[in-house]
Amino acid sequence: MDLRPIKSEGDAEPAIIDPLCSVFRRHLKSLGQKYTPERAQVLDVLVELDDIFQADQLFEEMKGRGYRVSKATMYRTIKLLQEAGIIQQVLLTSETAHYQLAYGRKAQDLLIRLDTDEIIAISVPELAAIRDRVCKEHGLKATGHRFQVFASKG
Amino acid sequence: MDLRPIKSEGDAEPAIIDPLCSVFRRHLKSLGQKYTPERAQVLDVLVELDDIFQADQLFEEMKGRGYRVSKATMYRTIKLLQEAGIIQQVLLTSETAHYQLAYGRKAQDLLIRLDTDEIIAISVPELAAIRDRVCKEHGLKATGHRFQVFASKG
DNA sequence: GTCGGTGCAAATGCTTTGCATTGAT
DNA sequence: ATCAATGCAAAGCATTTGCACCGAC
Repeated sequence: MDLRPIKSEGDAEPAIIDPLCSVFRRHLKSLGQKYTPERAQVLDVLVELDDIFQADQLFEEMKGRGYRVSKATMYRTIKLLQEAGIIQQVLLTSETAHYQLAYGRKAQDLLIRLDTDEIIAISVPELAAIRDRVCKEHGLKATGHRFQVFASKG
Repeated sequence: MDLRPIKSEGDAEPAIIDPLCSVFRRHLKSLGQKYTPERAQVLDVLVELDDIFQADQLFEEMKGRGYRVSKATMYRTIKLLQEAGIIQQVLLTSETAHYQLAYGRKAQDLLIRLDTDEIIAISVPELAAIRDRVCKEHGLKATGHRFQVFASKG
């Protein structure tokens, strides 16, 4: 599946880069690391990309602007930005594929313990209604959903 | 993140293998393919694995039982089982990582069009309450959630 | 004897890492 | 000088594929 074209639900893009930049600098400083031109360029391009992107899109966009940042540096910067809480992974939780029996399709909803990495299958019946409502609002028909709750020991 | 240990919310495991086996055979027949011993072994081990598993777990478990199925065949079988609707991928939608700005954390909820691969960021405020309730029931504290609706043109 | 099925090993594609070089303080 | 950052190329890792051999009908 190629997920390139993204639309966001009605938010223009303000000049969020300044606060993000501060957060990033602070994170880097806390690690004894520097805010380099390469890292600035990654962040710069990133905030202008439509809200979900893949590493390669980012790389191409940077190339298009004439920025000369290597993939290695880009990936290293992405990791730093995740640590800083500036970006987050979507759709994926880990690198490797996970499967489950589709039988009955009951275990679509998951409670994921971040402290123990335990996954608990849960059932949240009202999600079906929410899902259908959302689709209706967009003139679409739901074919399924996925709900993941991240939690840890209170 | 390693997601190995899985618990399911209170379903014992009945002898579901027979119906699944039939479904699989039917799918294979429709493709002009055969229900081979290797494929049977994959299905066999699979239904006994706790409900979410990784390819490698499956492979190790098969080895443990003395089944001699190659990884290539296992992966090919996994693909066939997905086509047949017997298993489905969880947590992943595609192979490559996708990122988004975490700024404001508003775009956690997504409407994914399967017909156009378009992703629309949505906002479903009541999910926070649902998520907190679920965590409470398990004595945990929520740190976040993810909701993905799959849909296509009605 | 024709097909598909299998195992092996090589290929793939995204991401990470080792290492020598470079740059800032 | 020191310490971290960079680019390149090589390594990793999960998954896929090419190919030669095998087996069922």
